[in-house]
Amino acid sequence: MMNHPCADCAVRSRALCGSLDDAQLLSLHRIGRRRRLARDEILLLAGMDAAICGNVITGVLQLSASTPDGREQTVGTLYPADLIGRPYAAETPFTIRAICDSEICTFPRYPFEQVVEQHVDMERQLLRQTLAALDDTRAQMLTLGRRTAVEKVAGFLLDMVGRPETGCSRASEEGPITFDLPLSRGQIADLLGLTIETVSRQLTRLKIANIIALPGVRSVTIRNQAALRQAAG
Amino acid sequence: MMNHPCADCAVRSRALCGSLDDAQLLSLHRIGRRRRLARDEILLLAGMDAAICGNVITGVLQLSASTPDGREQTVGTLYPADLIGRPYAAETPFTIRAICDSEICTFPRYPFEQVVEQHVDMERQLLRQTLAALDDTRAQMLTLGRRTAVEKVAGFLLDMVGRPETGCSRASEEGPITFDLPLSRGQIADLLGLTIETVSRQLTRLKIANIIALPGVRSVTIRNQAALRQAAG
DNA sequence: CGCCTCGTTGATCTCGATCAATGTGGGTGG
DNA sequence: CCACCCACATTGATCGAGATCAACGAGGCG
Repeated sequence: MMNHPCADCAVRSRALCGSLDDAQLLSLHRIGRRRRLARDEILLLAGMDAAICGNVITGVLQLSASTPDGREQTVGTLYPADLIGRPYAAETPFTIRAICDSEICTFPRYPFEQVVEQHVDMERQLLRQTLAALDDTRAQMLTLGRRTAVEKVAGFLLDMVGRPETGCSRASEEGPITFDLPLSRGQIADLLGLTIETVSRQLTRLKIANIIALPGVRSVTIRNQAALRQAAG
Repeated sequence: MMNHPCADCAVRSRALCGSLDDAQLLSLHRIGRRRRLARDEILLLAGMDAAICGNVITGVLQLSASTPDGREQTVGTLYPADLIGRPYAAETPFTIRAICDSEICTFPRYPFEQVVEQHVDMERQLLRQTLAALDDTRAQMLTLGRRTAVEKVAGFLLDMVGRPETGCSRASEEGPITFDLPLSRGQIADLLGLTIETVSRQLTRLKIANIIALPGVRSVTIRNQAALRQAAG
């Protein structure tokens, strides 16, 4: 028996295609393609024809919206196994950008929709993923609308701690946890609805309070997780 | 032939149950119940057992999240035909409150999920509704994170204009449009991530600029829609 | 080595929050 | 029918968090 082309896919069991058997998967595979995105590469620009759908295999992608005068807000983050694109819409409502080198699997939108509709399990999983994404997004609205800068930054760091997939998290279980942020200061600011300067100031404030340390420009050590949780509100 | 109990349902064609035939609808109807909610009545509190799902028939409901210390943010608005509740989750992630007298149709969650799963069309419609809700929610994140107070308030008014279902909109097509807001100043503030005072001040500012008029405390006249659009950015 | 991007830090400003007083309209009871 | 009340809205005065403007520092790459 030949090797299945998707056999080595890191997210096969978790992504939408996880519910397909080998033969079905093969036929889906035929219309798709695997591609790499370099860090900061834009896959689709908001308002463009929503030509493709797909899955994140490795890396992290961000969805962002912006005002005509250039203010930008990150409105979603896509991790491995998450759906890319917007089925059933003519236009991509948001810009999709890789925030680190990533691998994705893409399909032309219409055939992708057809496959989803032909496989109840896939459609069901997509529904559950979408409901979960909606909850996450709504929870983030509370942060954007009502939390202070410290709360936003502290909460963000706690999010990162709980997400080793994201960055090269070298979490040493007990005691201080050190990890690398996959985001620049500017990207953190866009995510939290702040400016770069405010993010930077809140980080140094947490550093001065001995709650965190900043051993490198992109790495963070959590020295006092309880205090960080308190700062997050 | 007897009258179907759902025959007079105002949202039958648009809601999830629209894809069922009369017999199927009857069996769904048997496990559900129609109820009224008074303005400000809470259907479910965030964190409660997500016991029910359903549909809005008339009126408007709001989803809200809040911090432990009482800051509140509206994270979603449910109009007639929208889904109420959170299928496939043990807990309601957000508080669901009627913002005006409303009629809803509710079902115990598990049997509701069963019906959805047994009817591909229903499941498909639910998926599309959920994807659309996710887009709307993400669009609102840009407002919360990056727009100024005037932009938020002006944008909110434009939203209301385009939504006659919502309030007793007595839109007189051309020229000035007058309508009643279904929300109090406090509810507008919770929606936009502002305070009551700021909402009030921005409204009077728009009034002074002759862009709107405020004939009654809950009614608004749009005198210059182009200028309002400009203020919304 | 020097550039160039990114991050930090400082000074100042401003928008929206907060605190406080006043206005208003709708409902209730005398 | 009117007077009062009470919740809601408006308006004013002040404060402060975060934005903005500006300068400086530090690491990475040609």
